[in-house]
Amino acid sequence: MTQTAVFAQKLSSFVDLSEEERLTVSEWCAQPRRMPKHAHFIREGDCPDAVCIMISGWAYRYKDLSNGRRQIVGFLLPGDMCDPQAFILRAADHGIAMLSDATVASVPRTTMLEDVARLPRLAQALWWLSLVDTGILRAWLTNNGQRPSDRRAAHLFCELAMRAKMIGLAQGGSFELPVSQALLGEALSITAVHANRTLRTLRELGLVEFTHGTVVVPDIDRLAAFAEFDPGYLQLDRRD
Amino acid sequence: MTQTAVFAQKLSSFVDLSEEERLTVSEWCAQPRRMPKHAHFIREGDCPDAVCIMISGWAYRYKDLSNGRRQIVGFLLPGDMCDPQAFILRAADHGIAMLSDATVASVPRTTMLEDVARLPRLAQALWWLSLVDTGILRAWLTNNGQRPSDRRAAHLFCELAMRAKMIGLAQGGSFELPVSQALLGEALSITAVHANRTLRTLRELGLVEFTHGTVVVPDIDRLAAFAEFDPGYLQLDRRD
DNA sequence: CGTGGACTTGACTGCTATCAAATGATGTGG
DNA sequence: CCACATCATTTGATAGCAGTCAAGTCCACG
Repeated sequence: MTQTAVFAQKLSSFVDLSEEERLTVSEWCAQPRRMPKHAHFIREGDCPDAVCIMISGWAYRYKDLSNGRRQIVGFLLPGDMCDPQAFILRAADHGIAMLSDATVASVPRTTMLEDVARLPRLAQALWWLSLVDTGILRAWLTNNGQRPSDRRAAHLFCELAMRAKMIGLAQGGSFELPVSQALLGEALSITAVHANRTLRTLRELGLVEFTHGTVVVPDIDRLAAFAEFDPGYLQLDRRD
Repeated sequence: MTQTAVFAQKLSSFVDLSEEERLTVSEWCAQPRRMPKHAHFIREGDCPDAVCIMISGWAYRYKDLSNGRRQIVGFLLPGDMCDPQAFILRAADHGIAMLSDATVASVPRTTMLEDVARLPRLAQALWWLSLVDTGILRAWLTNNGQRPSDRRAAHLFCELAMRAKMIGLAQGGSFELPVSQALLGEALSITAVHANRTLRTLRELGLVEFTHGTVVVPDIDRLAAFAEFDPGYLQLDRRD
């Protein structure tokens, strides 16, 4: 599929889009903006007036603390919506930054409000998207709160492997994940040093090889078993 | 306000409801069901066909792990929506159980879909509600992941104090929180034993007194400062 | 070829988990 | 009213996972 169609593709996995709906969505994605690696798309406290859609590249959501620590609260892949806060016209409660060079489409708040009022099924599909994101957050909270670091990292790799695969970004058992070990630690709520040791453990167990921004998973089923990973929360399968 | 109006009240803090919209919402809440304390409203894997709205009482969302551990991923107060999963007709990725005797309204999926298709501003308001919930989850993830246990507990108390206050469930600096220390631990990603020690610390610091299901906060500003609590993510204030 | 960033490893510390036991609160039936 | 069971709370002792501090290696890049 073409890059700009990733989003329509994703929505289609929930509702059958009419011609008009499909057209509307493709207009949203028509003029994506280039964002360089490490660019901060939104910072906490900003009041953006547009909803954004990732077209290509990786990004992450994060929250800063006053003590200098930071929590990554989600990764964004092509097809993910990137700022629903704008939709409700409030100050963003978190920042978003690019992990790689990326392209991002911006849909002005007013445009989106008009379009979804006219096309209720589109509203439904977008709501569905946010609910999936919320499910992912619940999984992260549970993962970071209740699992030891090795299984925790394994679980994150499982999730990202599935999500990358769904949009054609995984070849065989490997995919690109342009993050440093420090960032991985911020996502897993562990220090960079401990992230390093955790990765070594997974490597020694033959479960995951993570080097130079590439994740290699020899046996995804074995990894999933180790992490107790249940992909249900990603809502990947269509079920109407 | 009457109990059944809590939800309409909450929606009104985002959009001005028309007469028709207000009527629709009050129909949703017209026939609430009684739920006894400790009842499980939904279990992970269920496929409910109705969206629910808390009318009175407390509940919590949780996720079980195969090793017997559990993570509480949110508390539900009157006015909170309690199962958007139903909206997308999928298996629930988490369970919901009552902390106290409660009343809960159920809105059949089809009813809700028809109503929001007809009343786009209502759809907008509901979407807004879910986005606030998502913001709360990001705050929890950050809180549990990056703060030491005493500040972590303090932060949770701040959040719950604010939310209880908004719906008139707090008198002065105190409110009812019908949870055991074990459950508090499951919410904070610490053991019951450590929850107990953490509560002792907060008591000795004169920040929070938590006994017999009642939270007493002598000085909310001092507690907020200790917890680095910023209420922005709760979107309590109206800002149009 | 020097520099800086990312990665790696070691030594030590400390927060939190685990195991265990005692105390207190609540409720039920005799 | 007391015996008893059950659950929540509290405290102590010990163990271990992860944090902190520090130093060294490996690369990519100017």
